[in-house]
Amino acid sequence: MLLHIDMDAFFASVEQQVDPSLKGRPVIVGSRDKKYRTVVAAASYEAKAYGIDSGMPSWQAFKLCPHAAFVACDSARYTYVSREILGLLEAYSPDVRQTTIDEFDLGVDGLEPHFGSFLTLGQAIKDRIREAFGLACTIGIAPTWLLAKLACKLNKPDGLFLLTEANLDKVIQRVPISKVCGIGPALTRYLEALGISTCDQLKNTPQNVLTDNFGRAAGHWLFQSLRTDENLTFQKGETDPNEGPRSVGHSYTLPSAIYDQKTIESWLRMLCEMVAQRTRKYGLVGRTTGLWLSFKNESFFRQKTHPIPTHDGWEIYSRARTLYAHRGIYGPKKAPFRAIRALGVHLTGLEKDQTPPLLPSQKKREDLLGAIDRINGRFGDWTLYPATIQTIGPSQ
DNA sequence: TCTGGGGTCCTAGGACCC
DNA sequence: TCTGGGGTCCTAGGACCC
Repeated sequence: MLLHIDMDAFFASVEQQVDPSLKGRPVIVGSRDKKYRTVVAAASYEAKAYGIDSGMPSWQAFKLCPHAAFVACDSARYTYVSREILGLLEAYSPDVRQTTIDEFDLGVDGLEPHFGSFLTLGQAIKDRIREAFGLACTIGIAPTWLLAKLACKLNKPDGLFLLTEANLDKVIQRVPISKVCGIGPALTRYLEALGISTCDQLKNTPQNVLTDNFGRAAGHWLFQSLRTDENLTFQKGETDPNEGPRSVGHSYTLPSAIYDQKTIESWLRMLCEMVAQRTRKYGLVGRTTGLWLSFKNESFFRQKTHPIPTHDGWEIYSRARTLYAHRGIYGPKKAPFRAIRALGVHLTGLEKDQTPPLLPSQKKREDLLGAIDRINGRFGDWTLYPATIQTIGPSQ
């Protein structure tokens, strides 16, 4: 059995703990320290009552609730609290994992002798988290990860639910398929077109109907999704969290769409530097550089694999700029020479940085990067930064 | 004012090699 | 004369999640 913990309105609740004057008030946590051209990162339950939820454009949220308190997103703070919660959970089970900043999973098989029933254990954890942090969470307990997650979603906020083979069919009756993690808008539309709109209908659909319509992999996944007899412990395709990231990327939406090449190149340089620094922090290098541009109504993406992996911001910039320079020349979808609204850079094809630099010039470069990282590590990010980005400033 | 920013995985088709 | 079959790498694009 698996116990899935999902913190309720996590970012907003943490802010309410930090600043008690926010308690009981609608709170909107924004992605940056400005109200517009951003979306809501989290909303307190008081704000959700106005129809506000994460992902909604901030301007729309303010239209719905003008007197809401706006708080800038403080990731470091939430990461800190998240780690503390993880530490607390480790006292209950050796089999603990964190899937996102506000979600945790506990393997609870064999724990009954120590903590009583699963529900008793769940309640104890809820009480302990509230006691230690003043935060509410919802807990779903089920034989598989997907079902535990579903049990959680159906009982928010401040809920506790035990889903078993015995009550499964009753619980999923008339529950919309879109509640299942992994079934998004596109799959929902497709399934509904086949007459499958609820979880019980999905569970009763023969496997061949699903594989015929969605292919072998997705069809099989859909067939197993609401069953307890398959080992779908974790999310589909989930990787070992110890393996490190598969890609590192940064993007930025400009305050307004611009044509100015100098500004665009400065941002490109900045984003490459951010990607490079973070890649170095992970001790990785990457071979494939991707460039993403967004225009008013369309976007453009190109990536190119290079034989030599890198974590040098200047090198990534030079590769990204090649993609940028060719954006209007090749490819099935050429990027028009129009005002750019947003841009992004990412690095994939990541591997451990373990090849020692061969040439003296490479060695020198690596030493320089190491020195920059040490200085920024000691005196704060962006103490040292490339002069090219001075026009826009190291505001990120 | 007019949907951010960080990720993951999967698939199809082309290029290329044996 | 005119193209099998398998495998791998690469790129573009779609779908999804928090």
